[in-house]
Amino acid sequence: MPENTVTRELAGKGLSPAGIRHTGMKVRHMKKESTKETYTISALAEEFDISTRSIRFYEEKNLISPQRTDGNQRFYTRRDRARLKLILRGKRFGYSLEEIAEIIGMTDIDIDEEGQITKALKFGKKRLDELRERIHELTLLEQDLTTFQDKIQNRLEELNKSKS
Amino acid sequence: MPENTVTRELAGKGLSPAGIRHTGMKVRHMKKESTKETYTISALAEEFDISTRSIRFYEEKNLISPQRTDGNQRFYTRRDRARLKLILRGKRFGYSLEEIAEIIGMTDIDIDEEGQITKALKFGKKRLDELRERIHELTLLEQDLTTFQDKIQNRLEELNKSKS
DNA sequence: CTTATAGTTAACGTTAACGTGAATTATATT
DNA sequence: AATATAATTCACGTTAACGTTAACTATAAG
Repeated sequence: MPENTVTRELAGKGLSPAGIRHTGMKVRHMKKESTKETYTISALAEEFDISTRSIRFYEEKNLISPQRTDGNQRFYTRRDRARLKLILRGKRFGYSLEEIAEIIGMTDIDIDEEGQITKALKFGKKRLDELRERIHELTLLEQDLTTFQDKIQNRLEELNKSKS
Repeated sequence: MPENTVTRELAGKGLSPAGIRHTGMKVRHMKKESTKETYTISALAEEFDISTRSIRFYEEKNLISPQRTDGNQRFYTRRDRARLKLILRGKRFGYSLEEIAEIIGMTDIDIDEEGQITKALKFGKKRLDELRERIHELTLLEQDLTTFQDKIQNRLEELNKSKS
């Protein structure tokens, strides 16, 4: 098992042609509290503890679409960052990238076409139902684990009692 | 994408050497309301909508250990069935089979060794924390989705108003 | 007893989701 | 300007989690 080798592409530094770059290191010359902060790929990779390869892979799958600098390098906006967060959250819940793409796609619907809207509504309803069931299941699991914890905790105390 | 081809190994029928077999078809000669009901592999496969291959695969990975009949066929107890449920639940939450094995393994600890118990306690605590964070995240996601639903619902009503 | 169905092992195939270089270009630091 | 980092585009490799025959045995139904 290759243990997530620390990518040789690590933190970048400093400014960018397209705004303030967040690279994990101090910014040099922050002109203004602009809202146009952007992130390099390795900054995001480090923040979310994934590889840059993964981020590019998500792009291949059209889950995210960063812009490029003059020098053809990707940069990510706050919105891109939020989307990446969503992707990773979806993964943690066991969704495949394909499913995640479908979910994300729903947020990009044409809000002026009735057909699209009703479709999105139905889709969202289905997802919501699933979600609520998952929350329920998780809560059950939590209770199970908690009682299990209590049980072995008691067992431990008993063991210590019998020792003294 | 191969669409989960309906396995050619489907519902079995009737009795078994080792008790009442649940095969999806009616039982022939139920002697007693015994608690020793068992299930065939295909019965479980059908119930949980997975392939028999998957179940055998989980066995290869030591996630489940059914007994065998004289004729070398697997049969599953209620306890096995519960475990399978657990496995599938774990999968739905994005755990790998390896992680699930680790979690399941914790329920099989030697309850008389202090070291084992404290280890299990720590492990369980970590899992519980993760779980609670997940529940929290899911709840957030639910709220997001709900407001999104409301939004497009409103948009739809507006569209219909302007039509009349 | 015959004949469908089910179930078994073994082995190779497949797909998603990246990992891992290699060669090249862009930025940043001194 | 020189040098060290980062980033980019292929392209092939890897791993988990099964899918898919194939060849054979066990059970159930008529």
